[in-house]
Amino acid sequence: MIEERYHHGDLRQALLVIAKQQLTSQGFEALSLRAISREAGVSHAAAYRHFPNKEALVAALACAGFEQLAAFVEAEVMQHSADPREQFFQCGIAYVQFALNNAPLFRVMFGVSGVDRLQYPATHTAAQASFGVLVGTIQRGQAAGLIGAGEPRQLAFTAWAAVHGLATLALQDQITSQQGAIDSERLVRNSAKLLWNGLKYGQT
Amino acid sequence: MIEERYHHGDLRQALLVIAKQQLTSQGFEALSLRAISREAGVSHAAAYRHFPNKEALVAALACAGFEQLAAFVEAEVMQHSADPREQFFQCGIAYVQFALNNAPLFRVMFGVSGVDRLQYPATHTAAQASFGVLVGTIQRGQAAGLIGAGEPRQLAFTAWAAVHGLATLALQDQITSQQGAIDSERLVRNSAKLLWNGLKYGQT
DNA sequence: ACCTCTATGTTGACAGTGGTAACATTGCTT
DNA sequence: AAGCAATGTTACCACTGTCAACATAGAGGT
Repeated sequence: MIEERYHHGDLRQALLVIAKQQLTSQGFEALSLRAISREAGVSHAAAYRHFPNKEALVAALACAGFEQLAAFVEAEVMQHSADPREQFFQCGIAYVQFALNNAPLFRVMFGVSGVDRLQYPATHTAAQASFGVLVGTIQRGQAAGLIGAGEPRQLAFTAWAAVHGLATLALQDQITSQQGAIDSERLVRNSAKLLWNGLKYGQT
Repeated sequence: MIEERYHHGDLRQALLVIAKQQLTSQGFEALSLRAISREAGVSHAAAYRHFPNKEALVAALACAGFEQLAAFVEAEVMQHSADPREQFFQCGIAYVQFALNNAPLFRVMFGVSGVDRLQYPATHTAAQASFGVLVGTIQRGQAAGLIGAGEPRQLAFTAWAAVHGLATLALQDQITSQQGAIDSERLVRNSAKLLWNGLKYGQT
């Protein structure tokens, strides 16, 4: 049993965990350093020993989000190691799924709050890393001769943008299809097929 | 010369104008009803006679943004009335340009603040209307036999998502290319070519 | 011309926020 | 054991969104 002690142990981590809970349950607007500290059983100024300001806390949240995203997408992609085309599709499907299942976190990751990512190197590199998963998929596609020539990073960027757009727009019109949930897989497959056709011919 | 009078005349509009100024100059985070009212030379509660709350003011801002976006894209597209393919490209180029030139407004338009657009019908229809510009372009492309078969709204959605993704990602990594400004036109053309290739073959 | 009603604006309050400074406690290091 | 840096606490500040009670202006009916 944990004693009530003056020093918390790992307050920074605890704050992040609670912040993520509050984020997913209450949304970004309701995120408050004071509420988080309260929940952590700590005074409202304690957080400032671990984060220079609220923005930094949010940036750390985003950082963790990117790591989670990369791990999730990579895992999904690896289930289809045989077929590069299917890998490519899964990349997008997993991405959108993640966005829909972690809407508030996703919004935080992508500049909701106008956080200048370049000011938070950890967050920035985590974002780059998650991008790397897609680049890898593209490269395997090229190696297999299924994707035409082209700078892989640039192709990946295009593909990323397409899927990212789907994710954010889907997130927005919450119920585009007037049914309860969006069929994200169908949504992505439609776009991905189109992109894949384009990719076959390279970027001329 | 305008007298100092008790009733402002058209306070609602004045507030929106000032809000937009503050938004573009100070960013979304700094947007405050009180500051806006102050600037309008009016008490801090006056705004509540015209907007039920801050969110509504922001929604109205977004609404105006969508109208501006639609007008801008349409104007750019119409300069290339001859060539449907070039129209399609211009659509995307104009879209990204708008996003980069009106970054804070663009962020407000797209769920920055988790505003539930469905709760603000005016905003929602304005958004739909701006989407309509792209649908029209696709339809003209199909009519000219340059774009394969497919439900135009669905194709448009795919294209929109691709471009929207480019815009938001570009907005985020502000200086992706380590140069001062992003060459948005080149960025979009790369993607658009790819999409266009895909579109030629329809969505099978 | 007056009177009333409604739209609009004002004042003053409240709870909650992010942030800072001054002080308290803890536990590692020497 | 002493001292020092890390970590928490308390008290405060300016600011925010929002509401209720009050004030004023202007439009319409009489």
